[in-house]
Amino acid sequence: MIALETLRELASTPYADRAERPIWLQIYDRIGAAVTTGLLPEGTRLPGEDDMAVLFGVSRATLRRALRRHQQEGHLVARKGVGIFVRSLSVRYIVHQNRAFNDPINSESIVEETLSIGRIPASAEAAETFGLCPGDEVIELRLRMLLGNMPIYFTIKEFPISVFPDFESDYAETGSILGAYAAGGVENYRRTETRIIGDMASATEADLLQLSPAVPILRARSTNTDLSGRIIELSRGCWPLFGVELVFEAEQAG
Amino acid sequence: MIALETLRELASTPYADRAERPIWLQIYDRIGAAVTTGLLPEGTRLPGEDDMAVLFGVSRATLRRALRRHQQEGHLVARKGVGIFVRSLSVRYIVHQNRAFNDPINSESIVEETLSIGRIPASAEAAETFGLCPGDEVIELRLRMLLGNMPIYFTIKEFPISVFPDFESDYAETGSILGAYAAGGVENYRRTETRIIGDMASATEADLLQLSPAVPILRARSTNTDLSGRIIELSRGCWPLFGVELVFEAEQAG
DNA sequence: TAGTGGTCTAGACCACTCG
DNA sequence: GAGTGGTCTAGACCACTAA
Repeated sequence: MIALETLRELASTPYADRAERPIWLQIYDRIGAAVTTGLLPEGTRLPGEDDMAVLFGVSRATLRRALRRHQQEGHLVARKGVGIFVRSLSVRYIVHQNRAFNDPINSESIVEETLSIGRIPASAEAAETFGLCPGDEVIELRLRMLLGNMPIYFTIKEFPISVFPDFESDYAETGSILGAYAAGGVENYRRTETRIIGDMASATEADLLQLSPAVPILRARSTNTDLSGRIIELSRGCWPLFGVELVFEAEQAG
Repeated sequence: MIALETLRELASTPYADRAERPIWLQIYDRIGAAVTTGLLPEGTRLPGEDDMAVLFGVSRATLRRALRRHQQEGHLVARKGVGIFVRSLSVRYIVHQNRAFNDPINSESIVEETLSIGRIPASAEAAETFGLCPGDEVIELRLRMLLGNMPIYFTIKEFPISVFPDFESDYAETGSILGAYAAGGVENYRRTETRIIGDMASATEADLLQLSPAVPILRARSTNTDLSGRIIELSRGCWPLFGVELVFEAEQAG
């Protein structure tokens, strides 16, 4: 059953001139329109590639080309041996640099998910950032954000134990990083630096963000300091490239 | 002649187990290593795809898959009817939000290129930003930045005529936007908002950035205001996704 | 006109997932 | 074991570019 009838409908109209727009792009267009209009809702499983190729009257390679593009843009996600699913996310998730994450701008509810928390040897980057020696431990916190059902952000945060000796229990009790900040004596903080780069998703990142392997993502590395200038957090996170809009606003005077 | 001998060298060693890493990725690896080490210098033209497929002992489709990935990452650029060229750019270009573009951090020289300047009806976005009516004109300035010989940034800037009635001549005389700012009575300004999104390059953008068509890019939209809060510039620019690192630093107190 | 990259086909075998 | 997506082949025709 799945989305077979919908796809049959999509494939029923004849193609425009190939010289105008390649067939695979026309297939890409039709599927994309169906996803953004909701004709193919989030989570829908598509028919097998062989079936779809027949439906659209093209070879499997041509069909795969259209699907591949949608996978790179995060609209479809392929799982080997299972199928291809609609990932959607027609609206971009907006991240404001100077506001909390659960911003009302994103109408749908944001769910923050704690994946893991513990003490591990600091990453090379964290050791340098915090001025630690190799082998020194830090608090590592892994978080994932979900917009509706769709994961749109994954981050690994590291905190110096010297600043937050009881981070785990503080975090568990207050249920938030800001709560752990306060319990550690940090009443206020500043995001001092943010670095943005493009990259390919690693296997685990793609898995956690529910993306096909090796699709482009946006990567951010940021540091927070307390008011005295001491660095209290190193955060490295990633979003689907086409699923987020990052907004940096100048700080308000005063 | 071209890079045929180099490629023959690359293709001479046998492949690892296909189950470990697909052939096309192994080819991708070898070409990538040759590009980043300088074995295939910037601007080098590769042999034809048919020849390379024979060299690497694979079908053309498999070879194209390896090439395609490098094109998406901006290491290679294909020009239809001409050939495939090394674009390189192994070092990322670093853009600091609160500093001038020609930052000493980028060791190689940055060249700023004025592509066009003139008055045109404001874009819909500029009209809204400046509070203009449809059809009202603005100053439009198109710029491109080159790192060495490689284009790494393209931007379209719009300025309100009400603020800069003599922008063109001021810009021509001073040779810089800041000069035109000063001539227009704007001695100081603030970058108030920056929005970052991922996108696919349009045909003209790909052309100007010397990228293959429809590769992922990073897009920024930013506004500047004078000290009174009046918006004096709307800038929309783009970089190759894998060729830039954007750094946002908190403003210094005072 | 010759060579290039872009598109497309009709097969094949594989590793993986799940019932 | 049946079905899935991932890889790979050996062809073909096209539009484009440059000499």
